[in-house]
Amino acid sequence: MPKQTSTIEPALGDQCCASVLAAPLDSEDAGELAGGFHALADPVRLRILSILASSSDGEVCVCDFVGPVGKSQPTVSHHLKILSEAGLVKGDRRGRWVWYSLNRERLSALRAAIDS
Amino acid sequence: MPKQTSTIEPALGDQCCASVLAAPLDSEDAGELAGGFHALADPVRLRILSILASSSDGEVCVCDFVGPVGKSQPTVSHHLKILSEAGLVKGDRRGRWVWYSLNRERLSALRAAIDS
DNA sequence: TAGATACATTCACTCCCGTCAATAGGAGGA
DNA sequence: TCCTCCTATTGACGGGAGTGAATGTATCTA
Repeated sequence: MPKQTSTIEPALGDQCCASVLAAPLDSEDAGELAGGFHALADPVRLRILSILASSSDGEVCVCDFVGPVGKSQPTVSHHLKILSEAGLVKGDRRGRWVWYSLNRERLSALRAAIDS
Repeated sequence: MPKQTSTIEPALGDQCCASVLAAPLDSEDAGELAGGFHALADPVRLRILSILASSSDGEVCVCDFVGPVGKSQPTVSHHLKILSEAGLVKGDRRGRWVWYSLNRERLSALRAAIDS
């Protein structure tokens, strides 16, 4: 331990969401946040999110991801499941098709976690 | 393809950073962003970042991570290397010790990528 | 110079992730 | 009911990530 020790400040008290920049994270919050960022840590999933965000009506059906993303249908479905389990998107079945939409609140929570 | 097709809007023109929510990402930008989020997708690395952000002088030496993080010194060093390669932290050797500090600009860029 | 200290690297291990072919499930149409 | 279409799941493969013991490297001290 060097003489020039750097002190760690105490937690900032209650707040809506865990933040990386506010106070040292406990293991539980760190794991929860890491799960969210893990869902963002893949180019295919980021492209899925960007396609969703750019769609005029906020909804895109699975078949419309396959072409632009350039992956097989099972692979796209796999990534949609990961995004769904992370709370970033949600699917809505209408007849034969499943329409996915973005959960912007969840995305905002992740953004807030790395906000100063 | 369902009859209710959802149109994809064109890119928003030049801007400082790639954004998930602005226009469909190309593969290159998606890969770059995914790399950044991958660095955030681990609880140990998030705790390292939070300890850095909470330090009074903005610098923490490696030996001061090992205890709070609860991992071995090689493991902490491994994660610091990943964070460093992702541009999120940078190390500064002073004598025997290496002081790490946060790159808040890089963090802001990742935050902006999921900003509306 | 020799020893001690702080950090990085190597190596081996285990486990998880992304991918696609094959298959299953679910809904509409004939 | 049978067929077709859209989506999800399963299984298998290869590659990469997290971990720590052992070792290497750099720096300070005596």
